[in-house]
Amino acid sequence: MLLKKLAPTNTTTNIYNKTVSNILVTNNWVTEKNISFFKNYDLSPQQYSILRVLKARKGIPASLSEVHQHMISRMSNTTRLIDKLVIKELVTKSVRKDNKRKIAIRITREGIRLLNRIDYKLNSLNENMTKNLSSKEIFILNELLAKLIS
Amino acid sequence: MLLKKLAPTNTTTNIYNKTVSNILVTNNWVTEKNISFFKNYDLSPQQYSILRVLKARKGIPASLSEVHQHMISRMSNTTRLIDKLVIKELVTKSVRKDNKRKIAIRITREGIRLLNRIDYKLNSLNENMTKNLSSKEIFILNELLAKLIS
DNA sequence: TTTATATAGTTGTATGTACAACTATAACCT
DNA sequence: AGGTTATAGTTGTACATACAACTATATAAA
Repeated sequence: MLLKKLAPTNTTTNIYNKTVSNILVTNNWVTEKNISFFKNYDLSPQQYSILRVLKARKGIPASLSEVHQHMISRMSNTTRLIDKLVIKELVTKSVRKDNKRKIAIRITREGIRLLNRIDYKLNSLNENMTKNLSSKEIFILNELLAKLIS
Repeated sequence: MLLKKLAPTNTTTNIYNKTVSNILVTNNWVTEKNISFFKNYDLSPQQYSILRVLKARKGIPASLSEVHQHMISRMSNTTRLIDKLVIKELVTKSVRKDNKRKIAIRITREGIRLLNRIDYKLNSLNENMTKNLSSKEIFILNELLAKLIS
């Protein structure tokens, strides 16, 4: 016991390292399921989240930086992700007349239609992923995660 | 209330979607901190975890599949990660005589020395990352994450 | 008004992931 | 032994991330 106190740098057992590791393992588990889910729709999770941001704007076009701000991974290269969505005709992109530095990004009707198809199934996937936890446990988990990164 | 029950597919508010999203956000937060930490040592988190696996073998060489099994992201391309560590002279790689299909991967003395330097600082980083949670909360978080993916 | 600075977005490079196809060797089988 | 199957690892491709350098436009300042 005393030894443990004197050796706080033992990485293999320390509770903080273990917690961080558990978060990474959990994420990996979630991410793998997500990727294979979105593959059914020829999308990546990141492309999906761009579509979600655009749909939420209900017709009002977004600039690149506005889309960027709402993405989970801030460093992701939104330019190239959007270009891929343009190729798939799920979004459109045009230079704004009032400020030529900015671009106007809009989701197309086909994009909306795809999202509607996806969201229904995604709810099932996410519900299934959390099925091992009770409502109360889910609530606590969310609280703890929020507190962790606050 | 009734409406909410009738509309379980509303993705924006549903607790399951929110939980999955929170896990992804948390992971992103942890991952970003990790990456910038390991950058100080010219390593990626994945390269670090390979070194950790090799050190744990205490001199006994590992095959590629043995290293692979212990990594968080199973699909990562361990061959190429190891080749990068070989270039940095942190590990060695040789064909095994008893079975030419297998390779013997060993951590070098320099690799061990680097790990020792890193681990001390990594403990601080991980302790700092979890500083917003009490010991009890950390315990519960670990329990819930384990249950989630079980 | 021209110069400097800030803002918006794009592009390049190194790294890692996801997945499948591939080569080489070993083990099995008849 | 010779052919088949299984195992171990490598390589190719498409995609995404992390980060920095770059171009273009707008705003501010001298």
